[in-house]
Amino acid sequence: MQPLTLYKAIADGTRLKAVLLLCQQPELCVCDLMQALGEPQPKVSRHLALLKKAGLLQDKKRGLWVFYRLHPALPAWAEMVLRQTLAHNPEFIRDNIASLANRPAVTCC
Amino acid sequence: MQPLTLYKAIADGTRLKAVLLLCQQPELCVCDLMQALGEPQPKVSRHLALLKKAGLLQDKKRGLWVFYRLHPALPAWAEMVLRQTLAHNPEFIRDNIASLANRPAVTCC
DNA sequence: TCATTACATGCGAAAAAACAGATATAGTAA
DNA sequence: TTACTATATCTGTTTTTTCGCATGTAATGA
Repeated sequence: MQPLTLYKAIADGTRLKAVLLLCQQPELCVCDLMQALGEPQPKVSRHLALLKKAGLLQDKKRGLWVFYRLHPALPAWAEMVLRQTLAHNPEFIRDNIASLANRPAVTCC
Repeated sequence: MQPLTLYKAIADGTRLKAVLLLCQQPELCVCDLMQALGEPQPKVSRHLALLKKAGLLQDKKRGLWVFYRLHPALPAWAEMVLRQTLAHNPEFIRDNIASLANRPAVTCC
């Protein structure tokens, strides 16, 4: 993971929020992220694909859903950068976490 | 300093290298950075202006030269992000540091 | 005063990124 | 099989970013 790759990947509001949400939640499916981010499905999907291509996220399909998580092989320095960012800027994704909390509890979507 | 402001600012090779060089050197003038980065003057100047506008750098004019440094009021979390990045990716600016070392020793340019 | 040096900025072109909306695919279930 | 749900991708367009080159400005020194 080149530093520039990381910073280009998170230099977008939708992507930075998605990644920071996944610093808090072990995994989220696309529809979770759609609800949290309040963005249409193709937009969320495209940004997630970019984050995956950049090596920040990993995806795993389970049934009909695709769950994303931070890539397990993410370099330690990169993960520290993300966690520092989240720890010192909790308000940046506060509303998004609130939207997530309101999701239907039982199944995914 | 909003997280997105920081990451947009350093999502460019020229700007990221300039900022990381200024994590090592207390200050550098524009012509130092031109030499280190191997980029033409208007390009360097424009990127520095952007970094200043984003709040990452401070400039101070001394005689004919303008010296840039990390902004003293840069939030601690942001500075930690930069130092983490530098500490774990020294090769990213290795050649640029070498170019800097070759500059004429006496005056600035 | 004029010339020179160091840097900034204006402007138009080119490249890259982001977008909306339509469509495709893959898994599930009837 | 057919229908439905979740997600991905295609296509064309708009917006943003980056760039080169020319020009402007400010400080210095002759």
